[in-house]
Amino acid sequence: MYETNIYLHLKNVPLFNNLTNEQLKILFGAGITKRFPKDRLIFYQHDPGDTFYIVVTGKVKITLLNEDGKEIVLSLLKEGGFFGEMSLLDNQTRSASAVSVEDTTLFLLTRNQFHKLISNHPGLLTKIFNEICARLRHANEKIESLAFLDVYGRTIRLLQQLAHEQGEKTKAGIEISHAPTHKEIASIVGASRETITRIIKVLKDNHTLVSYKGRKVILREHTSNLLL
Amino acid sequence: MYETNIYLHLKNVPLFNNLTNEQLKILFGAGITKRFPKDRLIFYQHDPGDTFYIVVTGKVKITLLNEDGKEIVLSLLKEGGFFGEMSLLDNQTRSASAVSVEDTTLFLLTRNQFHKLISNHPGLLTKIFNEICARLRHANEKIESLAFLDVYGRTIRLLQQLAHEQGEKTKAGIEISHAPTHKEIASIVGASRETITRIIKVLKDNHTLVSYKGRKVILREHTSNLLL
DNA sequence: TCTTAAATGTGACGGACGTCATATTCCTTT
DNA sequence: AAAGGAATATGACGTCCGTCACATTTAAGA
Repeated sequence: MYETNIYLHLKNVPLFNNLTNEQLKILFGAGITKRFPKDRLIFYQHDPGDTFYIVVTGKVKITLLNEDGKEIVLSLLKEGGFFGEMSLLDNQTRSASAVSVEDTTLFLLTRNQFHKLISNHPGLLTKIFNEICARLRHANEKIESLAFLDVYGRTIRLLQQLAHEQGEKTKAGIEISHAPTHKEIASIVGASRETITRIIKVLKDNHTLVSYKGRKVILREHTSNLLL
Repeated sequence: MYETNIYLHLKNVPLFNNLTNEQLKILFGAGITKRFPKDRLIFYQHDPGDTFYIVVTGKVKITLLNEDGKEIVLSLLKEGGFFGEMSLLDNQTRSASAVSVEDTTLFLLTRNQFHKLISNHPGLLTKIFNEICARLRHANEKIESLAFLDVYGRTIRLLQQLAHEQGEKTKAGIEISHAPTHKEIASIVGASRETITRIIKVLKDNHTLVSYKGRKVILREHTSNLLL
C-alpha cells in the first residue's frame, strides 16, 4: 500500500497528466522511490548528473552554494515538481545543487529510463522544454533584481511574488500562510538575515505594507508603486 | 550579389550546418534581411515577440534595461548567433531586450516561418534546445557572481571568461584583442564605470594581472587563486 | 590635421549593507 | 511544563561602491 500511494501521487504530477493509467503503471515500475530527511543534499553543483527527480511529497530547493556556507535559492519545488533534467538533456554537469527543505520523497529515473520515457512520449519533451524556458525567464528576473534593486526593493518584490503565487485575498490584503523566515528570505533575495529583519520592521511599522499573524503575512494591496 | 552574399553567410550559421544547399536556398527565400545601425533597439523586454533573428554580420547584445538608463548585458551575439526564439516557443513576451552594438545585418523569420522551419527540420529544435540550456547555465553563473562576489571578483571572472573564449596564448599571457571598454565591463558585471576604472588600475599596477597594449588586454595566466 | 566626442583617471562624500555581538521571544520536543 | 534551540530584534562599526564633479587622454570624423 506504500507503493500504491506513490502511484497515486504520480497520477497528480502535471508533467504526466497526459499519460494513461497503463502508461503510468509502466513508468512507476521503471523508477525507484527514495526518501530524504530535511536538509539533505540531493546532488551538488558541478557534479555529473545521471538522475531525473520528481517530488512525490515534501519540498526541495534548487540552490547555489558558496564555500563559506552562503547559499542563494533559485527555486523551490513542491509535490509534482521535477528537476535534474537539464544534465540529462545536454550532458553537462549540474548547474546548481538540490537540497530537501523538509522530509521528502522523490521518485527517481536513471538517465536511460528518462530517455526511454521521453522518446516514448514526445509530448513530455515539450512540457520540459516549457519548464526550462520558464526557469530561464525566472533567472533573468533574478539577475535584474540583483543588478537594479537594493535589498529593500528585492524584498518587496519577493513578497509580492509570493502573494501572487500562493496568496489568498482577504479584506485586509493578500494573505500568505507559511511565510518564509527572515533567513529564507535572505537566501532568496541575496542579503544577510539581519538586513531582512530590519527591512521587514520598516515594512511593518513605517509603511504598514505587511503585518504578521503568527506564521501568516498579510500584504497590503495596490502597493506596486512602492518599488520606486 | 548582395543577396548571394547573405546566402553565403547563412551557410556558415552553426544552427544550419546540417541543411543542404537546397534547403538553405528555401530557407533564404522564406525570410528577409534587415540592417540595423549601431545602438538600435531591435526589440524591447516585455513586448510580445513574433520574430526570430539570425546575426548575419555585426554584433547584438541581449540586455536588461532600466527606467533610468542603466543596463545589464546578458550576452553578446556575433555572426552566426541567433536570438528571439524563446518567445516563439513558449508564447511569452520577450524576456530581455536586443540592441545592435555595431552596424548589423540580421536575417528575420516570422513566427510561422520559424515554426515551419523547425517542423521540417526537427534537428534544429535539439540545437535550439541546447542553446537555451547553455543560456540558463550562463544565467545561473551570473546570479552566482552577483550574489557571492564583489565587483573586483566579478571583473576578474569576466576577464578570465573572455580570455577563455576569445583569448590567444602568447609568452606574456593570454591576449584579448578588442578589449571591452570600462563602460562595457561595467554593464556586464553590474557596476559603475568609475568603479571598473579603479579596479582595472589595481589589477594593472598592484597585481600586474592585466596589461594593456592599445585595445588589447593581456591577462597573466595561472591566476585563478586571485578569485579568493 | 584639426576638432569633438568618447574613454579613462581621480578625488570627495555618503549611504547601503555586511558582520559581530548580545538580547529576547517563539516554538518544538520530550 | 520545562528546556533548548530557532527565530527575531537591535546596536555599533567598518567598508564597498555609487554618485558627482572635473581633469586628462585617446580615438574618430570632417
